[in-house]
Amino acid sequence: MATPDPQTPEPQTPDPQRPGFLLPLLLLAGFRTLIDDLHAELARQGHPELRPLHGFVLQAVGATGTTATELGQQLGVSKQAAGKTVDRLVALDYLERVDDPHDARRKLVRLTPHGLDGLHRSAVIFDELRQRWVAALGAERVAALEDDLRTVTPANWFRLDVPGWFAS
Amino acid sequence: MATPDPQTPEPQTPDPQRPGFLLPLLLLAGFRTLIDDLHAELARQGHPELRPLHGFVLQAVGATGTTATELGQQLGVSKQAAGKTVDRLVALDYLERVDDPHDARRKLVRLTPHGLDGLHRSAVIFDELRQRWVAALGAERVAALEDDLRTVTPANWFRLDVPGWFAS
DNA sequence: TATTTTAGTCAACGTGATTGACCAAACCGT
DNA sequence: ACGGTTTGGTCAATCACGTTGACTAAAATA
Repeated sequence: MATPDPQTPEPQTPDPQRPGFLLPLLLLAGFRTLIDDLHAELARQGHPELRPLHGFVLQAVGATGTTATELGQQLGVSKQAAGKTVDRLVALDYLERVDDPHDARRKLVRLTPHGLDGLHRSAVIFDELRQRWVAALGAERVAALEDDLRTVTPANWFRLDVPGWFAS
Repeated sequence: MATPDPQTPEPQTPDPQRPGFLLPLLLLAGFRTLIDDLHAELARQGHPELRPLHGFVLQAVGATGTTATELGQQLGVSKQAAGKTVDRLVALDYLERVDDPHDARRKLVRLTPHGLDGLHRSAVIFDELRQRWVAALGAERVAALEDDLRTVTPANWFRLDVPGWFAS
């Protein structure tokens, strides 16, 4: 229990329950529940090592493959950071590197069969989770929520630098 | 530009635009825009070093102060992690440590005047940002969005381990 | 009083990000 | 065709944030 300090009067702090504080917390909570539920289910389906970050990377690699530099640009991080993340996903057998036959500098990053499996399962699970929201809130409310978020956020961003962005 | 690999056919990947994929992205985007706008404005108002993480810590410390251990429990991280974060905020003059007169083991963590200023400005800015959403969407839609998120997320969570949670 | 619990710190380590430096391959202008 | 510039990948150093384990000192308890 907090022991109030007798020497100084308590300063006036803003009410933690004010609406301005709650809105971002609710958005983060929504994101986290979805991602947590996804990865709990993915772990059950044979992908326990997949982290939230990894899912976004797999999706960014996609069907055509990319390079570390392109990946970094797409995800908003440096090419070195993207390269390191690719290294880890290669070690986990989600990605593979192959030489680009057209450009000896480039190393194409591609999904392995295991990575493709994880991506497909993620898609199915995400759809199921959204259906759960629809069941709880109604299709209209979910659609409204999505529309509204699209309205107030800059179009189409997809940045992966969450850890660094959030912390420092 | 992506150079397609001629040796293997492109694997079938799920459509990145499917609704299940978009929902979490929209929630994250909403959270990020709010926090980004907040910190852009905070930087303008004399708090350029404040990071998203820091704001949550300041709020958790609040009027009464805490200890590193309590902070860790409240934010869902270890006491050591909480202590390190406090160290950084002490170095930035947002927090101070004082000895607890009732318990020589405890070191109370309190807001400095500078920290209190940052917290107050955050509250005002957050309320303004929410008002901007109300102006764009209507008060009813924003309230519906908040209600819906409350419905589908576990009550009242407030965990600070975002970097580690997201990455690994 | 002796033992256990609790608060805080130190150390070692893992992960993700950064910047700067560097090499080799590709591109391009003369 | 050659030589300078751009580009892709990697290495190294540094920082932020998290973890667990070990340790000290003070408080609580039996």
